[in-house]
Amino acid sequence: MAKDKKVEQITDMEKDFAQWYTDICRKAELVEYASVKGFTILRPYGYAIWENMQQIMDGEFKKTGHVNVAMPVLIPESLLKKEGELVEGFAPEVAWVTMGGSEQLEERLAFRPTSETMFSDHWSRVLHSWRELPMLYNQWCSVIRWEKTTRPFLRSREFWWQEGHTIHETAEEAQAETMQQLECYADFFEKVLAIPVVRGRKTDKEKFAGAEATYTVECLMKDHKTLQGATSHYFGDKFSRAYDVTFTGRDNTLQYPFQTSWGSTTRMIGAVIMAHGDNNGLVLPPKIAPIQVIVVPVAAHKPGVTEKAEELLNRITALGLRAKADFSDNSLGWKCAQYEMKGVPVRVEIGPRDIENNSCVAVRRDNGEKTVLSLDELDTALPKLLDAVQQGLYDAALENLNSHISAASSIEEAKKLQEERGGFIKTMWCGDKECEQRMKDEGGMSSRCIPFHQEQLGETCACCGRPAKTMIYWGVAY
RNA sequence: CGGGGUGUAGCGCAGCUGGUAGCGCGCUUGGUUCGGGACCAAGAGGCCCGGAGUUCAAAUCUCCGCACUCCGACCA
Repeated sequence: MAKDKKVEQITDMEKDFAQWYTDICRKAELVEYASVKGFTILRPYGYAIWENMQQIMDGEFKKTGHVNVAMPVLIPESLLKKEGELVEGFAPEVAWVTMGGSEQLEERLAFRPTSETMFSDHWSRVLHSWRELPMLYNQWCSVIRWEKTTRPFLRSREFWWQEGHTIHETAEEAQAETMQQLECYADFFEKVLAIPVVRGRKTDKEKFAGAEATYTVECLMKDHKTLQGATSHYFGDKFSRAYDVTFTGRDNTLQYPFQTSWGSTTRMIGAVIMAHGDNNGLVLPPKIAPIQVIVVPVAAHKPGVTEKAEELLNRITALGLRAKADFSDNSLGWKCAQYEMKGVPVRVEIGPRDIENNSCVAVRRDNGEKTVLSLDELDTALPKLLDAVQQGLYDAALENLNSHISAASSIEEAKKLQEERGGFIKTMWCGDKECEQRMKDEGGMSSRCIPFHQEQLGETCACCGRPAKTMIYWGVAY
């Protein structure tokens, strides 16, 4: 009976969102806990999602001239400490290597929490002339940050990411790079992950340690908490000076290059889960789904069904779609539930009745809609259906975002709105760190960003009543 | 790092007024089924999280660890 199968089901998101999230991570076979606290194993299905993300992003980075490199995983303490602000920011969460074999090391070595220092050190040795600029580097790797509390994808002690690092001849060029990469991320979220974002700048309190300015794309989850999607930083020549990176300029003077860095992580998988998932499990945007179409034969024992299903699979694969067929002897219901759990965007069913009618049944994961497709029109209809799922997910997420941005004119009002509606709360702000801290302490929200799209909501700061400088978004963040 | 919860078969749990283990699902084999989580039969599978104690005897009682998880603080 279905009742007995409940152990296989996941917790309803309305009942316990956190548990629902964890259930999906495990039941959709994305992730498994490792034997060291806070470390996770990305299982084949989870890793395949990451690979699809990587492939698309990597292509975009390369279009704008970036090249991939690989830096060492260990950083000598002395090197890490050269830039004061960065060390301070990361010090509490650095993991150290102190032994080499059975020998105590002269100097302890840090597992990279981020690689600004390695890139800077490298550049200090290889850069000579303005003619070599800009250097547009990126690396795909994992980093380690000794987090206190951990959750799959959202916060783990090791996570996989890409970190772009560039140096430029002028400040303007570096600033343009920072913005270009932010826009690259925004595009990726909206067009590939189907998650609309708010673009903006971080406050000084929230910016990356050591950065002159941090820009961010912020997104909204289904529980109306916010999540920082990706960030892009402008460093000025701060690291160049700290690490003595210099070049001879066009005017034959020694100059410091201007630097940027930008990163995005496997946390994006968490964003996809929480932006699109439902009580039947994961819902994947077709563009990153490891399996875009699952072919399910119905009554496979009947003559011709398996053959027809195989033929169908071959046809779909030939269209360039990522497809699989399930010929196992599990029941139809089991298969439906299984691929819904795994978030496969479209399921195609084919059985004796369909064969008779020269058709198949296509079912959308995002809204459950079933359509009978003639096998004659399949080649055009199926890609169209996947596009519709991609768009449908984006539209729903956009609707969620737009209906959860509320304006407030005081901390009390902001807090009330946060409790009632969640999402982003926008207010005017004087720019003072103290007011930001008050919103945290009294309103329970941190600043998410100062959006590029500014609105004039009033004249005064919602926290202190003094003249406001900007509009700012607040939220409860992951 | 503070506060709560939980660790028993792959998963979900029962057993906890001491006597070294059981249920459901899953798994294996055979058969019957098959348009939304099928059924029958026969099997396999357990240093009861770890370490100390108490006891003739510990999954069970006492300490100490560790892990997972949730809520805060901090962070991608």
